Amino acid sequence: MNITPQDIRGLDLFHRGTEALSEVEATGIRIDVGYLDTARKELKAQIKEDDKELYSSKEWLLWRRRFGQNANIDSNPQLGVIAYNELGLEVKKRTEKGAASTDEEAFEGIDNPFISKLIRRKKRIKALTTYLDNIRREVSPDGFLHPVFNLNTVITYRSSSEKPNFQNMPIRDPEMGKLIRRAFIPRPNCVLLENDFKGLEVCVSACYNKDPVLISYIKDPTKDMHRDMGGQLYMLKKKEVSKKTRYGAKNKFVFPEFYGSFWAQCAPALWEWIDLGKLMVEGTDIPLKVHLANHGITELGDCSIDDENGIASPQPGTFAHHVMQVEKDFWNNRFRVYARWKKEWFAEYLRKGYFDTYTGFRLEGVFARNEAVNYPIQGSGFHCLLWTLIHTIRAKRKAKMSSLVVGQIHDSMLSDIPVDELDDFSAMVNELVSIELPKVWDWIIVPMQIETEICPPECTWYDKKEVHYADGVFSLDGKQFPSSALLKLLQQKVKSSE
DNA sequence: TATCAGCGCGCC
DNA sequence: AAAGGGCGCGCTGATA
Repeated sequence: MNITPQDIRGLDLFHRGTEALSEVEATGIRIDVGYLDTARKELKAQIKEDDKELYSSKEWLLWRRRFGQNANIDSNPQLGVIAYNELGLEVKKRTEKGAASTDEEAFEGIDNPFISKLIRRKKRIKALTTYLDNIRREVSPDGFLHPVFNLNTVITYRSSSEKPNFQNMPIRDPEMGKLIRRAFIPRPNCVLLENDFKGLEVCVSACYNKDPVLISYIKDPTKDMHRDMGGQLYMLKKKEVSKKTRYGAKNKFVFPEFYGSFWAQCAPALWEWIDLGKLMVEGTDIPLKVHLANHGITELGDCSIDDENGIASPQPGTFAHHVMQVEKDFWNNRFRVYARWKKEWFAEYLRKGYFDTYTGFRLEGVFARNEAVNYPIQGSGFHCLLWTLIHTIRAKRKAKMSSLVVGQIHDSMLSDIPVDELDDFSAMVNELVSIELPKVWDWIIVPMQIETEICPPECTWYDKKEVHYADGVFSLDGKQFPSSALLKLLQQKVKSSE
């Protein structure tokens, strides 16, 4: 892989970035080692209980009969044989290589106590081995974790993290997120502060493709791309799009389409989401499936993607056919400038054999279409965060502040802040992102915004709460607060939710 | 015993 | 014509 910066801008960014990230590594993040050890002990006990149940089940008897001495509850290939050959479950998903998949999704909707217990055990093992045990092993004698941040490993010129990977700590599953993130705590008299770029990759993509519709979605706060797509996909008026409906449109259509997916993959996910998300027509008690039936749509339709037969042609009147039409409108009409950019960008890459990013990097090699159009966006997005991190460290040092940047996750930055520096630090980061960054990089043609999440005093990384910050003032639920009052309020919020 | 591909799963 | 981008890490099972 060629990871040489294309010009002095890239070289300079990574030079200063390496310095800054090594400072972050050396700083480290404080760990509640007492909690960590208790949690590990409890988790081990729970796994032991899981084992007891699983090993006394009739399915395990089958398993032993089939594999004898080699029987291994951790073996996915063996699980495949048991689930599909012995128990006769239907194969709903296959792996890349064509094997019957045994991932969680493959067993979705199957009401089998053995499989459910097995999945629960796998989650606990994951939490223990990948997270708690690794954190415990890497934590220094004085109670700090020092994850490594690399700038030399990723094809897009993003960063990676290891020992342990700080960039994949659980959060989406609240139970698992709590279990792991409770171990991350602030230094004495400090709070953890997380600053995330708002819609970073969408913003950067707009800078590359210059699509006027996408730009206006970003700039105009009254517009909402995901709500609009939710409306179109599920045949709803704006007001009828619920939060969950919007979520489905965003994560099962808009982002996948931006990354290069297409209707035959999106439609089944959107269709399943109706039931999984228990979607309703907002403001009514009408289930979305009923609403769609009123519009003549009662089934998903054919979405098969077959090596021999190619892509299905779903019948008019099916959901898949509808999603196909929405996709056509999405790329041929709504975001046609974005579509044209993708086409031209890839064609130019094919002519030259490489492409250059706005941030001073050349990517040279054999890339598929989706790779060639996604890499510059992913890389340049991260470079906005890296620039911010470098300058945050520089500015706080100059101001002789004690605040410390302790970690970074692609589009976000985690800091450990003395409570009396919260205002100054927030002002600094906001100014860097919204004013200085677009000044330094004139390719940034949309506003850049940073969002703020605070873990109140005496609380952990799990307890982070989103707050609003503008013009030097924090606000929560539309009401403004001085930072000291805000912290107290957030602290109460955490306590009452426990 | 070491290494690798494949799979699964956590994150952006 | 192609058809979801990028990581790190644990584990199995095959192979050297």
